[in-house]
Amino acid sequence: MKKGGEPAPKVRLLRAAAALLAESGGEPVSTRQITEAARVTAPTLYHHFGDKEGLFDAVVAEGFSEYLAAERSIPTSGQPIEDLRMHWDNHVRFGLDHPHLYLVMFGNIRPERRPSMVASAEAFLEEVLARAAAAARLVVSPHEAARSMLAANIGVTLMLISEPAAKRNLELSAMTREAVISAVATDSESDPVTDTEGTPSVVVAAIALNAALQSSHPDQLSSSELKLFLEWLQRISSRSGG
Amino acid sequence: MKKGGEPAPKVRLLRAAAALLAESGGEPVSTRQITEAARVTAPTLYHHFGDKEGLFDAVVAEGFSEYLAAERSIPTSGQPIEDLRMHWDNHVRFGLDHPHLYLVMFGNIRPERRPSMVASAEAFLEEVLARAAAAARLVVSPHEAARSMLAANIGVTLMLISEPAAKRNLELSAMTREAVISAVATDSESDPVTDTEGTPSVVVAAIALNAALQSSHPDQLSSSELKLFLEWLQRISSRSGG
DNA sequence: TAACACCTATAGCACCGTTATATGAACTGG
DNA sequence: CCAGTTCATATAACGGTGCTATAGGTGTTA
Repeated sequence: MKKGGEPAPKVRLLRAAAALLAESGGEPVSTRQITEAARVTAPTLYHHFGDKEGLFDAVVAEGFSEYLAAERSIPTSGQPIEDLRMHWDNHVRFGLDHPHLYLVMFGNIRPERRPSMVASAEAFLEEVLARAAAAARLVVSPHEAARSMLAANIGVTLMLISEPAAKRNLELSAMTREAVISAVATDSESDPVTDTEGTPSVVVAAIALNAALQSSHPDQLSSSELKLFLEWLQRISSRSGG
Repeated sequence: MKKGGEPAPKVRLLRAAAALLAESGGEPVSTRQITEAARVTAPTLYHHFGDKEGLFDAVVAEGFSEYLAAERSIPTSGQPIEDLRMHWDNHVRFGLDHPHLYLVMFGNIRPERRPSMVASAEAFLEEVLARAAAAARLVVSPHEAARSMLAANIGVTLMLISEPAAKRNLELSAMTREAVISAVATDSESDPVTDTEGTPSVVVAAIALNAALQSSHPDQLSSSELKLFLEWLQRISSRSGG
């Protein structure tokens, strides 16, 4: 496509927008600033991105792909709970590294504007949690667990971003992280059926079985049988809240 | 000041701004819309509020006073942990009742813009937690507990707001609430020193004593003695994170 | 050369937040 | 009752914003 030398105007626009968004401390960035920084005139922006919002959406999409790349680069340690901590900390780190981008990514709440991206972040976390579920370490469904963890993770990151970098106390993150994890998972590696704690062990077993079934290719059961079985399991595993 | 009949222009501006902000689904509201709705011309706005931001700050301030009034109207049940649940749920309810206002109140992260208000909300929650601490039900300091709870509370509320009202699942709130509470407090009403669980009972006792000392007027100790004593307690109670 | 997409630039529109200036209303001292 | 002062509102305009109708340049194909 493009040899070397100078990037194409489209790329320059993306970089200029990202840079100005990061620098200008939250205040709005004008299209004129962007086009000037990219050494381009206004119609070029609208030709490539249609909209100011379209340009910003492209910046956000790049941010998300960077975020997801960082998430995917975290290896599976074999200890599902430890993996959860890694991903939580990575989320916070990303937020503190790119505060303004993070704000546009996770602080933009308008329901119709953000679902696809945040949903994919949530889906990825759900995959990690599914591995924990397969290891019989979850006491709720991966779906619920992912939502709860992500909500708390975002809340903590926003709060950390909001305070001056000097007096940031990462203990807030670690503490809330352990709170959510301990509510969602069990630390014991013991046999789930003979769990010694007060957690309802049948629920742990059901969730683990559910996760195992969903991740494998069950040729043993007919599809209708499987469907009924999964429904039954899900009904059990969603009753852990009491 | 003002009899009855028609409110003063200043009040009309406030109400118009609040109404338009609530209606117009997150999109920016222009000063012209506001002044027209308030049946007032532009300079009146700038005379009373100096700025568009000043007007919005006033709206936000009203929102916060409404929020704090709702918080204060929650009676003390005598069961500190149950009180925590009440305040958490009240926070979520406020967010879902005034989603756009909530977004400006708690979603606006720019460090210099929001501290006073959010700080007062945090301070109020800290008071509630101090009562729990005085009842020897906290395993961390009220300050840390308030920050963690508020962060998770905001994160959950933002996530609930972001999804369509139809498919909102309040279980997310309840689950995360219990997670944070259980990490911050102990459910048992037993004597803290003879606590049966794995929680370090001396820490619970220290935090309770610390809270009791700070809330009373300690005429028994000299101020220098007290200062040293409090420092010592705080050093102990901050080591619960391990 | 001619024709065709593709990309970019000139110039301008309607709107925005904001303000210099002026007019009106309400109180105060004589 | 009037003059002076202060507060509150209005007229009209400025510069900046997102955006676009229109036109011009560029490279590839025939």
